[in-house]
Formats: sequence, structure tokens, C-alpha cells
Amino acid sequence: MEIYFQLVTDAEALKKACDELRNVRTLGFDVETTDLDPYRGNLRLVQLSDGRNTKVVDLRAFAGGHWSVASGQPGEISETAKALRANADLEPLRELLTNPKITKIAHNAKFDTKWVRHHLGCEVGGVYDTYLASILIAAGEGERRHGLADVVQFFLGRTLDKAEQVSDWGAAELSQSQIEYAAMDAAIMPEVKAKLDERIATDGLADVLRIENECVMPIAEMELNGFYLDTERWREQLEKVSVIQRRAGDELQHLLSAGVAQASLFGQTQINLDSIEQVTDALVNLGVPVPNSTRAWELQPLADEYPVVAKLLEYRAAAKASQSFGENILEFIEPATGRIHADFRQIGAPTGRFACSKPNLQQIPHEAEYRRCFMAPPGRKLVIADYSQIELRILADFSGDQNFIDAFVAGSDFHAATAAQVFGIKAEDVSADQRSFAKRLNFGVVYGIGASRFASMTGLTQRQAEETLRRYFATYPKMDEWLRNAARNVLNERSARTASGRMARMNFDPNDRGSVGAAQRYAKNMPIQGTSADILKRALRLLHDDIRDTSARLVNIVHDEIVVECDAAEAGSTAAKLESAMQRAGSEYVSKVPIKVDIHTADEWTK
DNA sequence: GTGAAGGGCCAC
DNA sequence: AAACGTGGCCCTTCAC
Repeated sequence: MEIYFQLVTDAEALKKACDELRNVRTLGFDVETTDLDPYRGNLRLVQLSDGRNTKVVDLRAFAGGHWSVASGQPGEISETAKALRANADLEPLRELLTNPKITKIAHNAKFDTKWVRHHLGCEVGGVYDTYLASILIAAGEGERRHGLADVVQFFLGRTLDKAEQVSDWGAAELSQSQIEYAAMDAAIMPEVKAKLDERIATDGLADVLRIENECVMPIAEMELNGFYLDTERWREQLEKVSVIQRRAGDELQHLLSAGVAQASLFGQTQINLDSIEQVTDALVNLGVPVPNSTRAWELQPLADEYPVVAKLLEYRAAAKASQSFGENILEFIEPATGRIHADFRQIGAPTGRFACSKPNLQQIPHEAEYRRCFMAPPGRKLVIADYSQIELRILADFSGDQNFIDAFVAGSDFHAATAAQVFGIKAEDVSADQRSFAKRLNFGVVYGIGASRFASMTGLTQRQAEETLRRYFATYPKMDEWLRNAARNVLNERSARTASGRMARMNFDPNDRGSVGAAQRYAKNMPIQGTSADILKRALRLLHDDIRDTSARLVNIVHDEIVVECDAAEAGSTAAKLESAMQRAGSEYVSKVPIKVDIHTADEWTK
């Protein structure tokens, strides 16, 4: 495919090039960089294309000689980025990129927008992400990949050569082949978008795609912002846990060695305490009736009778803490900022939930000892907000069950209110057990819990569990009906949807009861979990628009929680903006039940 | 050495 | 004994 492209290396040509593209509504957009990390490398090329006319801007020519190859320098902004941000000659380019009326089509736009935000100093307005669109269309089905070459192959039937992607983008002179490759990646985007849009329309995914596209910039900024972690505090906590792990490990070693073969008593054979096989063997030799697995919930009942089991559980907890939440997390602190810049995958699950890695900031233990290490730097505050029982409110809204809705309106203690309804008593007469049953049912019901699982988690007999479930669903008949409908409809439709239209396709074998059951539980859960994700993403965009030009910065999200850092003096106004954004987003999808946002301001990421 | 699978466990 | 949904990370084990 022949394309026309122009390499832009001076201010005059840039102004002219941007003028040519200014009246176009959609532009293919791509960047080439010397690194994957915007804090470590340089932004070399920005490519914009209307499909026929492609401009390749060489930013090395605009850096005023500040093209440092050094990376990882302390200090947030590299000399090269500083020079580019300060260069007024780049204003026409920034205007094009910022203009929300001109849609920028990029593949995995989070990457490109991060580089533009950090190195050119502006946000990208009007994002269309072909990567996210492709994932929405696939809807979790199959093993399809979503790289640009894969998407081009699948939707256009053409082969895209990505060989130059990993070439040297820092070189003084770029090769013709590199520039052609760069131009092609931008030039092809309008065509890819056109094909994707056809499927988006027929699959009814336009609304959810808009939510996703509008969420890209907030997430890009969040990753650039990073979350501040107090290294000293983290190390102190790690030291405490390590001491416990060592002591428990020594004691466990001693207890277990009583069960190994005679020879090892003299041979000082060490049991690998992290080896399930070795530990299980030793426990069996000690006469412990080891269940099929050695998971904590299986071993717990044996802990009273067998001190070695109690010690194993103690060791496991400390090992998990020091291994998963230890020194390794400190290695993710970026030297340039002193902060943790985790990787958030915007559609991490087919339900629409985010996934987070390197490190996963969504699985930091809830205990204050860990959370309090994540904090606001001096002069700053954290504003922490989460949706209260958002999934249950969504279920109440979807089903329209009046009793369930009333429980939300009734009082401050939702679980006590449901217990009162289920057991037909006054709220003040609800026993601790009854409240506990109601609470566990409230949580379990959105996952499609069954009687046997409920029995085992509560200690009720199978019969009692069945009776309690029956009472629960009799109290909330329309909720029962909604869940049954979800389970029935999936058999024909083989997909489920959220309030925004987000879709999850399902493959199951109708002759395999296990796979049908799994699909039916998923069909109950996905619309609820996924609508919660829709709402959070919508809130992130509203928040993004409301805190622009303030000191507030998004620093973390955990499914139904948003953490914002801001100047101490702006904590009050930031909290108001955050709460309002979350409320409005919730109200867009939930109307029959009030949306409740719990919000507070603190120095540390704690309750 | 590397990578996948399995078991286990952290979050919501 | 996991038929309660979604993830990621750590360790061991085992194959290549």
C-alpha cells in the first residue's frame, strides 16, 4: 500500500502541516519512542494522518540540541522533555492533539497519550482506541490477540510489518524504512476505525466504547502521576513480618522434623516450608489427617487440635506477606519520581474491570500497616472515596425488587435491614448470627452462591442453608426472578451485558453440567460486576474534567474506590468534586436506589 | 535458563 | 470439599 507522507523537521513546515490537518474530524495517531517508559526515554516521532495525508514530526529537531540519551535521571522531567515542553514552535501540534473535536485514533492510546502528556506537556483530546474497541468486540471470546498487526489482519485482512517497531528510534538519522513504518502505523488507523465501527454498531457497543475511550486519558495521567510509597515505613513493616516468618519458620521446621524419617534426624535434612509436597508428607507422617488440599480454609479446623497446623498457617501468612508485599514492591519505585507507576490494563477482565500489575496496587493487604505506607507527600493530602455496596445497589436497581430497594433506604445498617426482612423481625431484634447470615448472603448472591457453599461457609447444615436461601429469595422475589432470568437467557444468547451495553460472550458445552453452571453463575455476576466497572470508568472521566487545572491528581483505583492526591489547601474542594463525579456517574446507570459514596481525607491510604 | 502449570492467597 | 464472580503474584515442580 502506497501512502503519501511528509517528514516535518522545522517550525514552518510544522505550522503548514498542522494547518492542512486542522479541519479533519478524525486523525490516525501514533508515536515512536526510544523506550517503553516515558520517564526513561525520548519521544522521537509523532505521526498524524487523515488516511491519505500523513505527517511525521521529528521531535529531535525541536529539542534545541537537548537530546540526552541518559535515562533514569532523578528529577521528574528530562532535559529533552523540558526543551520540548518549552518550545513554542510545537504549539500548532499541541493544538491539534488537544482539540477534542478532532478524534485521535490510536492503538493502545494510553501509551501514546502518556508520552505526549509528559514530553509535549498537553493532554490528548478526543481519543479513539482501536485496541480497546477490538477487545470490546471480541468480548472475552477465544484466544484472539489484539496487537495492531493482529487487528489489521483480522479486520482488514492485510499483513502489517512491525519489524521496525523495535528499531533504534534515538538515531541521529532515521532510515527511510523507519519513517515509512511510522507513517504507515498512523495512516492505517482511520481505515481500522471504520471497520471496527461497523462491528461496534451492529454489536451495540457504541456507548461502552465511548466510556472506554474517554477513560484513556485519565488512566494515562494516573500512571504518570504514580502513587507515593514511604520506603522507610514499608521497610519497617517488612522487617516485622520477616522476623515473624523466620521465627515461625524455625518452629515449624522443628515441629515437622519430628515426622520425617529417622535418617534425616541425624542428617539435618531441611524441609522446604514452601513446598506443598514436602510439608504434606511431613504432616501425614505426624498423623495429621491432611485434607485434599492444604489451603488455609481447609487447615483452619485442624489448627486447634494440631499445633503444627496452627504453626504452618502462621508461617504461611508471614511468608505471603514478606514474599508478595516485601522488598519486591520497592523495586517498582521510579527513580525519576520516587513513586510507584503501576500498569493498569483498562479492560483487564471481560466484565470491564481493571487489572493492575507491576505492582498490583489492587491487592495491597487491607491492614493499616500496609495501607498507611501509601501516603501523600508533605503539603499534600489523599482524598479517598469508595462506592458503598455498589454491586448490591446495581442488583437492586436491575431487579426492581421493592423489598431489596427498601433495605437500602431503611437504615444505616444494610445487612441488619435485610436480616430483619428475611427473618421477619424488627431491626433492633436482629441477632449477630442473623445479621451475619444476611451479610454473607448479600455478598454471595451476586456470585450465584449455592446452598452447599453457603452451608460450609456458615456452619449451617445443608438443610438449614437451603431453608435460609429459600427465605432470602422469598423475601426478594423480583431479585430471585432477575437472577433466574439471567441464568436462563444465557443458554440461548450465550452472552451477557452490562447497563452500558458491554458484552461478554460465553462458550459452554450444553451437555456438561459443570460448564453450564459456570456460565450461568457468570451470567448473573457479569452484568453486576461489569456495570460497577462502567460506573467507575464514567466517574473517572467526569473527575478528570472537573480537576483539570487544579492540584488534584488521580493516584489509584481499586474497582469501587478512587484515590486522589491534592494540595492540602484544596482537599475540601477536591473531595467535593470527587464525590460529585462519583454520584453523577452512579446516577447515570442506577436510578431506583440511592448511590452512596463514602469519602474522607487523610495523610495515608487508610480507612 | 526459561516457561507453563498447579497450588495457594491477596484484593474487590 | 469449593458448583462463589473477577484479577495478579509468589513459589515449587517439571518439561524443554
